[in-house]
Amino acid sequence: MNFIKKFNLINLIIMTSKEIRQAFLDYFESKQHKIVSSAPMVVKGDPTLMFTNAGMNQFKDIFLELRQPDAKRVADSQKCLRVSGKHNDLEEVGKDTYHHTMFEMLGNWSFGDYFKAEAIEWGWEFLTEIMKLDKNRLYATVFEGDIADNLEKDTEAENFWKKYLPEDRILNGSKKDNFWEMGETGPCGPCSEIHIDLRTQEERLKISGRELVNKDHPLVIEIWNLVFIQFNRKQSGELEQLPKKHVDTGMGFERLCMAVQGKFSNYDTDVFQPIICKIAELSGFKYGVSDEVDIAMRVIADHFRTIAFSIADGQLPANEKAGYVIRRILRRAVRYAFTFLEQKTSFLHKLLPVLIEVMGEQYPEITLQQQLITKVIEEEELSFLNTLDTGIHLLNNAIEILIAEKENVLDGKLAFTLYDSFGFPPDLTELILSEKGFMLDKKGFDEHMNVQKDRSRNTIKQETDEWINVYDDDIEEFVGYDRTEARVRISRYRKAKVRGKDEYHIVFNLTPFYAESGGQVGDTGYFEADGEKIEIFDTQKEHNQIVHVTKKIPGNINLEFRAVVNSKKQKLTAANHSATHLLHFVLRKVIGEHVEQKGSLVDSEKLRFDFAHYQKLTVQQIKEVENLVNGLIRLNIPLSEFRNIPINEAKDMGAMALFGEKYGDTVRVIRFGESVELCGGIHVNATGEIGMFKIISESAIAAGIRRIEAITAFEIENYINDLENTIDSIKNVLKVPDKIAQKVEKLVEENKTLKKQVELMQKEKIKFIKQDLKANIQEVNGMNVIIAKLDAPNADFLKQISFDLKGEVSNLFLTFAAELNGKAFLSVMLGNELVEKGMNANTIIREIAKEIQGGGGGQPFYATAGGKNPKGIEAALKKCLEIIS
RNA sequence: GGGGGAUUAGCUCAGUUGGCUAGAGCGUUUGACUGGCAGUCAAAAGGUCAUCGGUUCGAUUCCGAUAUUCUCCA
Repeated sequence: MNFIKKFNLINLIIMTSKEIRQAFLDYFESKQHKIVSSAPMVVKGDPTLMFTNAGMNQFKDIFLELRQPDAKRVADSQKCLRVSGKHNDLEEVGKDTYHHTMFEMLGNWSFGDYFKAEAIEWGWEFLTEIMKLDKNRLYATVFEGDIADNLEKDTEAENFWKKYLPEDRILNGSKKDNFWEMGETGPCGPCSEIHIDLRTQEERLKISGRELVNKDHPLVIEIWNLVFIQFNRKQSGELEQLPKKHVDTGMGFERLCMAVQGKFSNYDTDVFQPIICKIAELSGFKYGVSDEVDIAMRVIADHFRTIAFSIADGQLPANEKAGYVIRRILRRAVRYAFTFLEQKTSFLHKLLPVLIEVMGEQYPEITLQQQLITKVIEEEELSFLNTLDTGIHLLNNAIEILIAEKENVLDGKLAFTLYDSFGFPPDLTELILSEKGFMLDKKGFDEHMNVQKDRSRNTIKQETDEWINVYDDDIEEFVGYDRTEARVRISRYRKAKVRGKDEYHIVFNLTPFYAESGGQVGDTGYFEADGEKIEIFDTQKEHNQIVHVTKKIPGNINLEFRAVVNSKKQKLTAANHSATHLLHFVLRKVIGEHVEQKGSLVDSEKLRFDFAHYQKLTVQQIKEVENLVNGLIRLNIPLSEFRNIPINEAKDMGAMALFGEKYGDTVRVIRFGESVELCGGIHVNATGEIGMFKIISESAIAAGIRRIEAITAFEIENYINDLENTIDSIKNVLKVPDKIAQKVEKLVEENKTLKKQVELMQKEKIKFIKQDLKANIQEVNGMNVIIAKLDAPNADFLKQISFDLKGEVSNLFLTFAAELNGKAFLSVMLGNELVEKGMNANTIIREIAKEIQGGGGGQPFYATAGGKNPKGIEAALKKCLEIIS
């Protein structure tokens, strides 16, 4: 009760968004909930999901009973992104006042603990007592039942609501609105939504809020969804009761702020207003004057949050997958700024300081990475503005053609090409067209779009069958830190079809196989029993399970198997992984503490390390990094491994925690001397095992991000052997024992002068030949005729002479013949005077080429032909003379 | 994962029934004009037309593969 009083006082003045968020967390903490931090918005390790799109994502494996919860009651504020898949709000953003790409979801959870009664009671209490929302404006919906699923109405929830709400404010909801399912299969159950009517008194008198619930009214909105997970839907479609029932709730933070602060739009709350004010200030436009400008500002404010947080979570704009989604959002924002706020140059990045003011406290990652976020956004803006330029250029060309052809509709295919190949937004195409009085064939555009979509959909088909349980075992243990082989049993398996090929996914009760994560690739190896040996060619993680990928399943799946990791390969991978830690550590020493890991890939052949840094590393810096890492290797520092230590303890040890990474309560720490990192990977026992470290390349992969690729151990031996071989073969060719560079330099120099000499000599030769030819000009019918067979090194040589003579001899008729590589070659050159009279080298060459069994052609004044009969050359030349005589 | 496009001088780009011995602008160098800055004019240098293979008398152009890169769909 004290708790409620405390907030009553605060609520006398309007609560800020920061206070509202904190009040939620404090309230549920007072109800024995454990407050956890937001998972990163960008999802790693779940192939079905690119972004966190609901508060429950990070607890998915608990609902699937693949992980034991470490607290039965949990609450948090989760960063969410809805831009793809089932929930795609991207196109809605800005047009209305309450859709967002990124938003915060406040949620409380019960894992087999409390159920409907408490969830409803606390939901009600929080909204009415703490947030002080008007009880008369609240509505609840309950699931009305469904005949197809043989489900009855959720009278349980209805009865609890009756304690707080009059019956006419409790509404029935359909399966679509009030039955929540995680996917086609899996945990599901009825839900109960709380809606609020935020309209003016006057409006409310005209029409009852009851009529507007779930009718997409901007001010009669759902603010909290209480999901009661009590069933599991099997692949057959059948529902079965879950032994443990869960509560999963989600409340849109921005909507709550709107309700509490008495605004009519999410964008009018203090979550967005500072950003919108800044946009207005920078662009010179005013918010609230025209619809177009308002929409643009809302789009920009919304999208900017998304982009900034994604980058902070480590997801940079890119041209595929999640990075591509981010790029598209950024471009959408730029496009609105470009068209409606007349921003022809980059400006989004200037909004970051304001965003940090609003959200930096709750989410420190954006503050800490300010410089990087700014730089990346600016670079992206500039590159898109460039794409727009190109697109406008191409579109203008197309419009000129339309004008020339007196058309007024632009072909949909062309607009689609503009979009598909050049990234030019179709709505911008339409806008530019309409400004100039043209129309777009929208239907044609959509048709092409659909063709592309179908094509993509058809190729994606990756089907997985349902898991088949073989052997019951709750916990799948990873024993690979200590062993590379183990006696295992199959707990479950399934068949999958990937690119038309069958493969099997197998889960063991325990396993020495490391699943791909943290940049380290999955182990390979085999498992065997009863004389049957099956190769494991990859190991992946799915919902915390370690999935072994094979081409077949054993004949008898109930045996105990010997599972063996390819340890040679694993050792090499481990060397690269440990070297990555040393590299990270040394980079921070050499170029500064701002070096932040942005990505990493470790396999048996190489290591790749991406990190935040703004300039190219100098040659000296690279050498220094290599020297220091190699120094640490030679010190042969033993590995200190700490499993299951609390995260705070790890931080005290100086572990470099990665921002945007989500960690459980306990972590594993890997330490080599001063290098301390949180890491789940496989490492060497002492740094000496790495052998040696060599940087192979250093490059930029995005604004502010650089990539180092390096090799260790055996790979360096290969590398050195290759180098040696190359040098040896060069020495052999040059016939020198050393000072190769000097010798090569000399050769290049010589080559250059020789080339010049040859050129000169050829010119001399040409001059000589020309003189000779000119002396033997025959006059035939007023033409200066030269017909000759020459020795020539190549066709260009004859071409050169032909063009020269054309400039020197008037009324020229010139035919050359030569034998090149055993084939016959002919050319005919005519002076301009003859061409003007109607002669054509083309027709002449075709006629005479018959003699050499060949064909040819060219322009009216110069034509060439080739044939396989050199013996016909004399006849061809003779024929040539006949033609003109 | 699947589709489309691009790669031509240091930079930005032109270059269609395959043939004009590859062009423009900017930049670079040189020269002239001017007292200097700057500029104007003139000239020159600079290209394995991404790489490899194929078709052809002939390929920057057509075809195939590779590399790099952009872009769209999923």
